[in-house]
Amino acid sequence: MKKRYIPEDTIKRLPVYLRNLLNLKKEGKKIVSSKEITFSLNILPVQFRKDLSYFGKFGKRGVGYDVDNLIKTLEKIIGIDRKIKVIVVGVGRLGSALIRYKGFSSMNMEIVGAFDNDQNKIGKKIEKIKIMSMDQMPEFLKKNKIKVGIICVPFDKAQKVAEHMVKSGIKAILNFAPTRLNLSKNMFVNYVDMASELGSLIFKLKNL
Amino acid sequence: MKKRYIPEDTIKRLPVYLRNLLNLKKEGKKIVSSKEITFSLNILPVQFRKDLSYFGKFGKRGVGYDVDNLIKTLEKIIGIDRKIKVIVVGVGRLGSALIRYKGFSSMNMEIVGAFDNDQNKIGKKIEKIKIMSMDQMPEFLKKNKIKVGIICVPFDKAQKVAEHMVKSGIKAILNFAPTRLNLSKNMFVNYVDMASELGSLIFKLKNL
DNA sequence: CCTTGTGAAAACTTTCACAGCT
DNA sequence: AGCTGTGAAAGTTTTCACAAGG
Repeated sequence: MKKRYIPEDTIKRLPVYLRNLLNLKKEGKKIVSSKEITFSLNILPVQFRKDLSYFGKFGKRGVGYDVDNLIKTLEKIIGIDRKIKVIVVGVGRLGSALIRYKGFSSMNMEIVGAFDNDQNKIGKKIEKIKIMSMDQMPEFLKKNKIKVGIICVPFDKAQKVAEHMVKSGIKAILNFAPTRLNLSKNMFVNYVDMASELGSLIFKLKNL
Repeated sequence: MKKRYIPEDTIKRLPVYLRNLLNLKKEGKKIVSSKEITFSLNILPVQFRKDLSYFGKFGKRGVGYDVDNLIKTLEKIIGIDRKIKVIVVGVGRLGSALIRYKGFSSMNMEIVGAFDNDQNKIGKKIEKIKIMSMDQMPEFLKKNKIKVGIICVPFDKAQKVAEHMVKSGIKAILNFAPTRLNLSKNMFVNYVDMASELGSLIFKLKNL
């Protein structure tokens, strides 16, 4: 595979395309055009075609894209052609909600373990997911070949927790704590910052 | 076409700066440089200064920024110099977690109402927040002058719920449901798409 | 020295326009 | 005719380089 520079925004759109294709498949669609794929997404058809062009040619000129093939292609591109196992650290309200969240499975992601430092929680289960202590993390990650983790601890615990995750073998983190993480450059971190998202909405409301 | 004076990414960074300044204030800092402000944020100092420059001059050359003043300035710019009231629609696990989330108040945001169509939930309370029926929404929004709402319903209900919110007076939506919303162009919508965030992390893990 | 603020350049992303295939 | 794929152009954002001031 030839390595080329892929825009960050392209990467973020790939899962959006995939989910829409899964919906179109459920509706019985066999062949779709770039126009149909992007219709409800506020994205131009050419944007989709350009995004795909970073990875190859997957359509038929004059026809469109085979839904099943394109789903498989996108799953492969994103790296979710096999089930990806993920852990959650911090089993508060938000962490529990994520463990029970149904939106991951259609994207071939699965939360398979949870960690917390609260002795009252360790050993208990949420929907078949065992809550483990922090020092059980390295072994669990190794045994299950897990590289991706979600942080759901309070903001003042997030940095320490993140460092522990890195030491335990995590390579990519989705951080729900409202703070930026300082980790080595080879780590991948995405942020879900709910207050900031609301803040930017409020700004637009007042100014645009 | 849609020439925007302020870049979208600048808008998204403003709340991040503000929160960091609130932390620096808590640590006792009175004066800070752009370098200190951006140190833990993976943002270059000049990016911060450029972002601020869209709104005016707030620093002192050779010195830096007065923390208290800059906090007030950013709160005013973002539009949260007064408490902003927000509603949640959909009181499942995620909606409940958001209602109890402590990260909004330091940013002057407050969830003051919750809506659901489940008769078993309507009338109950979560942390002093009354759960109301969907048809109580217009009156509640008008009485409390609310323009911002959060969607936490299943993906197949989100479009209808969003349309109801718009009809009831909502102007800006933070959507946690994994689907894009089709609303009129004068509506503001931000998306929190957890599976897509994980997906883009997995992509980077495999490819970068 | 130290900082901020900013026009200009560089880098990056989106959109256009059309070639090429069904 | 209809749709994909893509180089080039247009548009946008970040970074550079440095003037200006404490």
